[in-house]
Amino acid sequence: MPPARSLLAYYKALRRHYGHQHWWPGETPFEVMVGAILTQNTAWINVEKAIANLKALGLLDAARLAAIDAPSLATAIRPAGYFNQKAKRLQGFVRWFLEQFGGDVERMRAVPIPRMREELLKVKGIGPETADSILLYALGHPVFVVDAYTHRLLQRHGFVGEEASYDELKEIFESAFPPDASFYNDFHAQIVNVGKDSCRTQPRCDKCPLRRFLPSGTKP
DNA sequence: GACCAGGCACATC
DNA sequence: GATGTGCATGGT
Repeated sequence: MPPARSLLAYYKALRRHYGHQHWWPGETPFEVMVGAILTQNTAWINVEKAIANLKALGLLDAARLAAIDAPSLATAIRPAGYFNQKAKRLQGFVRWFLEQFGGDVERMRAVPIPRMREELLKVKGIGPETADSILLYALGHPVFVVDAYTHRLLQRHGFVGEEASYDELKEIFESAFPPDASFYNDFHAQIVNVGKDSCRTQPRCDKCPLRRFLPSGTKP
């Protein structure tokens, strides 16, 4: 388990290097939730195209999204990949959102966090990362989002093994820091940023803002 | 032309 | 419970 001060030092180094990330790129909480599903195992640039299509078609709206036929929706979100699967997942989620909360984000936000997380996980197509992304980035709850980059980072820095579970990784951050949604928000965004950066294939690349923390010979 | 990208569900053992 | 596989486009 990494000491909190190490993680904080990472965050500060990343923040200095990249600046504040101002995540999530989405104009409304609903758009953020849609993006969270579309981005599953997909580069964000492709999700942007899909969201632009939805906007152009007036489909960034729960009722319309729920009503459209699945093949048309799949065509609209095609650039995001897995379009048939994601069309079903999106509609399943949106229908649940309408049934449970009348399409009202505030009603969703009013549900206690652990309960909301459980309910989200019951929706087909929403796993831990997507649920936590919705809780943090759409609803503003202090929930740390773990992703493949987070795991890789902690693993390469020798803090966890490859077998570490999602919940273990999440707990590392949530127990190290007080619940602060804007801090969790930017920290996760910074981790994604450094994970995406080109130096990931080169051990201790000169450009990596975390190179001074790395055990020698490892990748960022 | 591999390989990867802000995962998840489901089948099988 | 763990492990493997399908889903699919677009950039490097």
